[in-house]
Amino acid sequence: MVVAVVWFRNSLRIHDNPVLSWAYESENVDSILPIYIFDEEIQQKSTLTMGEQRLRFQFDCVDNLHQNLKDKLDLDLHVFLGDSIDVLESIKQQLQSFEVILLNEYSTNPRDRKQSESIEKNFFSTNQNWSAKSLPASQTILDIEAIVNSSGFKSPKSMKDMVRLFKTEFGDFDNIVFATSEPNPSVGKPKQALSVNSEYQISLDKIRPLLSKPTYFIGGESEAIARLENKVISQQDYVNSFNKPKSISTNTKDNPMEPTTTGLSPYISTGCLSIRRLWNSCSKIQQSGEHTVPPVSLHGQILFREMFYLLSRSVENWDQDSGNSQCKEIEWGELNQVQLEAWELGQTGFPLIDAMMRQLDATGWMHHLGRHAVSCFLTRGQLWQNWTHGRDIFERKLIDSDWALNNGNWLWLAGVAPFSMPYYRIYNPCPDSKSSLNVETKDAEFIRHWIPELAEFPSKYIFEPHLAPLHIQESAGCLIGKDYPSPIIDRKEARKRNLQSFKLSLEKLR
DNA sequence: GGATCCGTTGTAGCT
DNA sequence: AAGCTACAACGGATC
Repeated sequence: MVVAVVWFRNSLRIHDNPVLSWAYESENVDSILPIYIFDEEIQQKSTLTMGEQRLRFQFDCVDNLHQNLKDKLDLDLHVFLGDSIDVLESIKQQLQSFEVILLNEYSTNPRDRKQSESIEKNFFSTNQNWSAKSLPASQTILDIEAIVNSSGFKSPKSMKDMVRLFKTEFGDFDNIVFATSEPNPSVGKPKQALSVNSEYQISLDKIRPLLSKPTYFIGGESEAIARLENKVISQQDYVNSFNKPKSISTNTKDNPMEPTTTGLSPYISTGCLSIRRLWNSCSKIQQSGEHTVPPVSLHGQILFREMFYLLSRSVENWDQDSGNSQCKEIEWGELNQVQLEAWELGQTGFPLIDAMMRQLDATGWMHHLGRHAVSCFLTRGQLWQNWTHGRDIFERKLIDSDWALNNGNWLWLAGVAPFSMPYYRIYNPCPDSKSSLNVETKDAEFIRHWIPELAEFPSKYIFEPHLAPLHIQESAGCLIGKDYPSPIIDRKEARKRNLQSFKLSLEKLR
């Protein structure tokens, strides 16, 4: 008997999952064993590498996958807790008399790659009846490994490069539609039921109560498909006119937690939503009429994602400040634990920054432009801290954490990469009517929501409450320096100093 | 081969 | 109040 072990890692979905479809439709496969392996750390509610909301989101993705596999394909997702080699060894004990094909996923994340490597080295060499099968990437559109290893590969640096690459790979850019798979029960032979017993196996019901409750976004393929429908497929005008978001506000009238953007990123990073399906949904809408184009369109956003995946695989030390060809080693300041903590906890005395960081902590989400504002503030804008400190905090807290993208975006925003924005374009943490971050009434509401101390503050002073006359602070019931922090830095003075320091660092590097 | 252009996403000050 | 201008000025691609 041939057993296909489908190891779900970064594609927690049934739709457009080449590995699952292959197993389901293959004539050679008699039985399917879908597995998911949690690191033991999930029992701890939050850990060094995963914050509470991120852990919970991940759990809900697996929970939903378990449910959908049962309902739609009558398959039992086996969930384990422990080191992946130990878990696979224990599965091996149960499947000794079978021929086993392990379907593993490709990744650019060094942690995943190291794990896959050690599995190849220590597992397959000693288990003759086990084999591995690799299939096209499911995390990305491009076959990252193949492209990076192709002769004449050059790191893409701009949207132009990416559009060119897509044209070479897929032809006429305006009409790209990708083939996607769906497990089809009428193809292939019926699968035999199979179950294993392992000391590492754990029921999802045991883990659930250990974790925090989700505050807004619920993980899982079902939510992903519903969100795709609500925010993309049924929003044709929005898709066709998609452009750089101008307002930093995440508020919508009916639901203060709902982003003005699609909010699909956590579903893409966990693989609940296929990037190819999202691309196709956009293509279909755009065929109906006029539409924006890369870099600003939704397709453009996807191209940037692909670009960062290519870079993350081809650039040595992609996540490092030194030894990274895409990172200029700026002489950042010594780690300032007090300021870094104020930033992380939303206690900088800059309401916009603090609201964003408090939202991140509470929900695992932050608006795109908010990420720009807070990362600029931490690095070249005000606090002059190394971008890797902020990167770590984002990595841990964001429910859409993605190693390739998180590092790419920080390199971009810190102004250290060749593809990044010019270092002297510094976001104003206290935007006014002239700022690129448009100020709307909604933004004041957003700040009052996340910083209840400022709930009664007039809009006029909401971005810089310390400038409000004392009698206004008193009538708003919030004394700056007592009920809400005074600014931890003179933003204008710091901005000026940092511009000079950045320039000086660049000169030294030349 | 030097000049010019371009890169998804700026700010401050003056009129 | 919106619009213009100065600021600050990288580095690779292209002409």
